[in-house]
Amino acid sequence: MDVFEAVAEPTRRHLISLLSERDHTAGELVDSLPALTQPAVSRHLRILREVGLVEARPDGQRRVYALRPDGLQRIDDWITPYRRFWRDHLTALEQHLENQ
Amino acid sequence: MDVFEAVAEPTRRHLISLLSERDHTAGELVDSLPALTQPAVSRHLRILREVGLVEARPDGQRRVYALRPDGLQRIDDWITPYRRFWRDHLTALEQHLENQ
DNA sequence: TAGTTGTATAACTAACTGCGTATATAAGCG
DNA sequence: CGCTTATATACGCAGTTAGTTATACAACTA
Repeated sequence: MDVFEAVAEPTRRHLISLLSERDHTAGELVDSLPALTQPAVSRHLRILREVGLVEARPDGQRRVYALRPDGLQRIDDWITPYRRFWRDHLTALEQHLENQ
Repeated sequence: MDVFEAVAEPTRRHLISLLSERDHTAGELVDSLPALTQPAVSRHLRILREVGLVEARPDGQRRVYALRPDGLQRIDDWITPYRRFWRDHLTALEQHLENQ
């Protein structure tokens, strides 16, 4: 699973949103998603860890999850070359020539 | 399928990249992806059309595909609030306070 | 009009994803 | 030590996805 597939899942985007406000323990995140069971949230967190979007630090019995600064940057790097497409409304040909 | 799932697929990101250089007919895109059959590429193009990332205009017998300027903007809008996370390397708490 | 070319759809299948239940692991607590 | 709490993993299942082959549809062409 790569970072694009990771953020394609709405629940994981929700987790990212929660973690962007402040760090949360795993249990707090479970409580924030009442539609899901604890194992379901735990697996989403594992995926977010594996693609580098979040990190977990142990705090006694708990695990505190935090958003990693460089995780989403990989998506931003991908989207950057296309940004002028909607910002300037250039035609594809004009863009191509600009790149020469 | 939403725009996030659409771009999560590597082949579809490849198609977006090709279309960002210039418009292509469906056949040209098929030729650019020799690992896939024509129906497979056609289905990817349908998905990209359905989520608004590309548009097709008929040109006689052919269909010319073009990248839509506003398609990827929805992903950019989502990522924008998190951009400061990697740009400024602020802590989550500092960001939260900034938003007050 | 018959054949050919360009593209889309149908039908099927293998692989993958996300979920819940059950269970394991590990740390705090009496 | 047991017992409880916090979190992760195992497993099986239902739904989805991406691929193929076969076929339909539509537009040129001789």
